Amino acid sequence: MNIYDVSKKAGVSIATVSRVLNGNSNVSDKTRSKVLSAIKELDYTPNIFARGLGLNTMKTIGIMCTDSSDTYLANAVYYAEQTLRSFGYDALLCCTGNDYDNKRKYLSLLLSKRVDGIILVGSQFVSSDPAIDNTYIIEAASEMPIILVNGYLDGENIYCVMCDDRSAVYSSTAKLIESGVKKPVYFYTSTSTSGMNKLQGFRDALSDAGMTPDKKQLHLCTKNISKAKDYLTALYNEAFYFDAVLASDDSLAVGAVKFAYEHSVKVPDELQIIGYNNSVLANCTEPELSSIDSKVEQLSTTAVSLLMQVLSGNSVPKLNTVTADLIKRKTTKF
Amino acid sequence: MNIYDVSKKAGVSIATVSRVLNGNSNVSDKTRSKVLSAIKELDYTPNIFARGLGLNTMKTIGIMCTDSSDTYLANAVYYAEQTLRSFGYDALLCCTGNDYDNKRKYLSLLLSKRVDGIILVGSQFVSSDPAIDNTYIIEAASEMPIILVNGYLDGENIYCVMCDDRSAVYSSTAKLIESGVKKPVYFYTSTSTSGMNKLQGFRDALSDAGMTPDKKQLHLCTKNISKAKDYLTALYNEAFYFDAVLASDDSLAVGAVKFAYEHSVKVPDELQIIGYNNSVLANCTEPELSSIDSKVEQLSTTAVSLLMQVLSGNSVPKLNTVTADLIKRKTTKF
DNA sequence: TTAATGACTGTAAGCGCTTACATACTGCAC
DNA sequence: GTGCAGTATGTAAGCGCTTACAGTCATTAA
Repeated sequence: MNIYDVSKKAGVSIATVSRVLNGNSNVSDKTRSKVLSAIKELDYTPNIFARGLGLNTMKTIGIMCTDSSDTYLANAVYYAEQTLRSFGYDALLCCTGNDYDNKRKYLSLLLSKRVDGIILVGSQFVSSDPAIDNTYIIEAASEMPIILVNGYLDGENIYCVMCDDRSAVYSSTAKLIESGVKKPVYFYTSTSTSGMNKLQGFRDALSDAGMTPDKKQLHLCTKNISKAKDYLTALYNEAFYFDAVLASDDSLAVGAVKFAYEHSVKVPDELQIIGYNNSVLANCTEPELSSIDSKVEQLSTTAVSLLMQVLSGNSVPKLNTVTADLIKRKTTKF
Repeated sequence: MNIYDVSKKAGVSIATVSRVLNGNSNVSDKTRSKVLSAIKELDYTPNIFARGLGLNTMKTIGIMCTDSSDTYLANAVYYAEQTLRSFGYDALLCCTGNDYDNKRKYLSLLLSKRVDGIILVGSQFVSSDPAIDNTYIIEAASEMPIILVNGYLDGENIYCVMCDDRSAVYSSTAKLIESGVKKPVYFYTSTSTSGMNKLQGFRDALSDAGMTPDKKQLHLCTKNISKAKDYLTALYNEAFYFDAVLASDDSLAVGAVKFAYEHSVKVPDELQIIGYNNSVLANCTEPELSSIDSKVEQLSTTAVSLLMQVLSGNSVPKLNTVTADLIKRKTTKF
């Protein structure tokens, strides 16, 4: 069953069938309807491979992330897929994990699949650590446009959509200080651009308030409820005073809430807590978690729109920013 | 840059290059290495479309789910993708939402993309409601194998991996009753096969204990923390007695925990709560939520393995079952 | 020596589509 | 009637690959 069969049935040439299939204008209404009814009768579907061969596109975008089961990334992937589909594109999902070599390998794999573009979701793809080489992304961008969602990298054919993490953390920290906080603890989970921006926001807020953070107030840690709880418990046991926790991911903030519960520390009176990403988790704890909304949906949809613009040859800004909001719930005084 | 360039560079025919590319045995080591080094020098990548045209496969599997941002489905999708990749297959993600027409539409869309098979993740694709027609799946299966993860449908070329939901809910309910529960409330979220199986488990446990559930003990409700909380609050306000909550999704169980907190109902002493899916949410509440582990990972990896078997022409059982476990935490007495 | 075998390599025919180009036809101004 | 523009359709050349089939060559058995 191919275009030839349809052409025979409709009594026209394959070129005409192809024209009808591709919405080309130069076909008379009579011919068009003959072809369409032949297509319907034969229940014909164009062979996508042959079409791809001719057009050299499959209308497919690769979505890469480290781990699509992570609450935040799952949302980002979801919104990206939905938006892509609304533009008539398919989404090829590729989860790399955090291993650097895997990221490289899978990126070139996607390249070889001739997707039309690639969306890298999550900050984990670009590291600000000078020991980590980001050139694999820059090289890949020479073959097709790459959009970084929540990551920043300068390069030809690379476009970024970022959340203004620094200022979100800055203002949240400033509000904490304003409400009387003296010793906030900050949990960060990655050394990506975005991760470093958040950390910088925290540092700046402290220094603008004339505070110098103790090393123990800054803790790098994996996204894991008990990791955060354990760290705070350790501080508590060694009588290290702290009166607020700010985390770059909600799961760590949940850990802080659990710590407070276990040690009967009153939230928010004795300990204020702010999470990041405003995920489902924020609604699960008691008291409910104040959290910075990093606008995943807006981030993802913007990324896809940008990509569509680039693919249709329009020029778009290389860096695009989305504003984060603090969603106040019950773990903050203000 | 194509296979012809490589063949010229290596001084062999394109057939030989193709043989090397496809790991065909009948190539001498000398020729093979000549070809390989030509490939490396030219940095050649085979054109996937042309290959697809010849082989009529893209080594791609469609993963369909209603909503990949849902915690449970996100995990299922993640494990499916990982397993597929380990078999050298790509994953085309397609989120349909709950709309029936969308499901139909997207399924036929995937069909036209000539994926090699389709994995339907989540129970929402098959309804046991006789008003809902499932034949679109059966028809699609005539074109390529379809695997249902956590759903059941009988049909040619359709394979199912299910969790023994009925017995998991049955035994959990029985344990609740054994521990003194008189009036458990059950929340269910869908009328899919899996959803009905769970409900049946609840009903059977009650009737085997000589109890007849009040209508109010069975509540159909969307996956939403406050929906569950509100319903329980309503029961509470009209003085409808209940001493346990069993939910077909953790989010609803979290709602129950929140209800208990707000009304100072002691958990588990006055109210025992069991969730389903053993998701991150179960670790967020205080007390932590006992939850039935529906073994997403096992479900997904089994589904993919089955599909791989089918694709390589082996015969596999049409219905495969995975055993669920109750993970005991702090919302149950036992 | 000859023929048969087996290992290796090349030739060329597709796969089903798109599209540049060629052709046919129509209507209209002159 | 002639010429021309414009519209509608057909022809055929790819796109880059796989693979059946046809060699070629060296080795071995008869």
